Amino acid sequence: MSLFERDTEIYRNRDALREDYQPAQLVGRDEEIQMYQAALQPVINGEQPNNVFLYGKTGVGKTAATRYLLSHLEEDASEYDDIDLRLTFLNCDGLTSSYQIATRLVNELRDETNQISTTGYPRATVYEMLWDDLDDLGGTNLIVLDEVDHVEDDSILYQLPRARANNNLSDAKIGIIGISNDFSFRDDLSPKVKSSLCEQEIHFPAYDASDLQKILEQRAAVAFHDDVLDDAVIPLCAAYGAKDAGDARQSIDLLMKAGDLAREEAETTTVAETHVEAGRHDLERGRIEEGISGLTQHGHLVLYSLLTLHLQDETPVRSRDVRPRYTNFAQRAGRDPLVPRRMRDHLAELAMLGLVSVTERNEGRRGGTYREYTLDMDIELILSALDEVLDDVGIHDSIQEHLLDEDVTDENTSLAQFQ
DNA sequence: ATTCCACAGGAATGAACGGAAC
DNA sequence: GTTCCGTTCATTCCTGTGGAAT
Repeated sequence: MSLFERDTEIYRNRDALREDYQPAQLVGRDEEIQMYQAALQPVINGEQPNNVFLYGKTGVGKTAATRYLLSHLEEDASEYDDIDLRLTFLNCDGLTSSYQIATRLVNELRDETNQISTTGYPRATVYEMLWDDLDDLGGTNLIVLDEVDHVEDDSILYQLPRARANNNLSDAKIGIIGISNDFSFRDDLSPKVKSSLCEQEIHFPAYDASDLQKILEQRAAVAFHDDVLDDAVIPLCAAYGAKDAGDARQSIDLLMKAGDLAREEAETTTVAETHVEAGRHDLERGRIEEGISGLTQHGHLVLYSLLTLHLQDETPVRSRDVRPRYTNFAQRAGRDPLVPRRMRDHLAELAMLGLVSVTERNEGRRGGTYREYTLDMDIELILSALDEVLDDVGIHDSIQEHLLDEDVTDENTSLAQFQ
């Protein structure tokens, strides 16, 4: 008897639901594709490529459209001998500075044996390497910067389009394709960058529920066997996706998760609504865990403070009232408590992750303006995610003890000094 | 209309750290 | 080893702000 057996009851081809799957046709993006294609036309004509800027929320097909068009472009360009086209993809997620972008670009252009470290060099040196590499390779270079809004300074966005004008390059032609999830990113760019980077702008609107449904049907037809999905499954996934800002990626992930859950059940041969609901729960947990694991210890302490306050029905709570609880925890964990300003930064970060929601309040002359924080996620989920990290930090025991010993909370924290 | 509370959050600065170059 | 360099996380100081109280 074999330990592993092939399991094909439900999926025909599960890969069709993965992020890297390239569908033959993009649903509902005809207009955008057409504009995009026109913007890329100069490449085929052997002219200086346009810089293109795409914006729209996550999961509305920006990256998919880019992959789709560029693979066609690459194919078609190979028909012409005088066009030497090179595509460089770089996802800027996790990168915060132009410096980091520049080092990654250098590494993308070089082969495996010749990579550079991503730290240590002076900024100018990295730019030098970049220009030298680009010029050595020559030809037409299209550089795709996905999620550019993550980078906080725009020096590279200024330098790249102007490299030729500044005589840093003589042989290579460069076109930048910037992809941003954040519409305000464009407005925050300095005027000189905006004018060069945003020569051609294409806006991708969010999908509505019926677009999402068509997309899901297209993928499901490839991914699942016929009649495996309950009728309600696709509309339900589409509805959740439409609710969360028209995000196709999220809908497809949800569909895949539901399929996986159904497959794991031994006797099950169809995917039902309950699988979708359970899948949603699982995905949510994953997002929370990911967000929480990226926080610093003090971030965890602040979150835990909010959590215990929530359990005592003291939320919504203003930052002033979080502070004594947080100070207490920090001391129990053997850490110096952070200054209030910094603690507010951590609260703001929790809000950004969507773990905590914020309401601004204003009591006027008597009370001034302040913000109230309240937990926005299932407590169980946060607790289980926190559980893992707090163990590492070594404050887990003291907090458990704190939770069990309910008297301590009120006594100690009310006495705890303000900074 | 003016005053003013209590906080939000920007800006400047610094310490610690990992890596490159000498 | 020492000296640069960039990044991250923190502190300190500061200006901005909406609306009840005057």
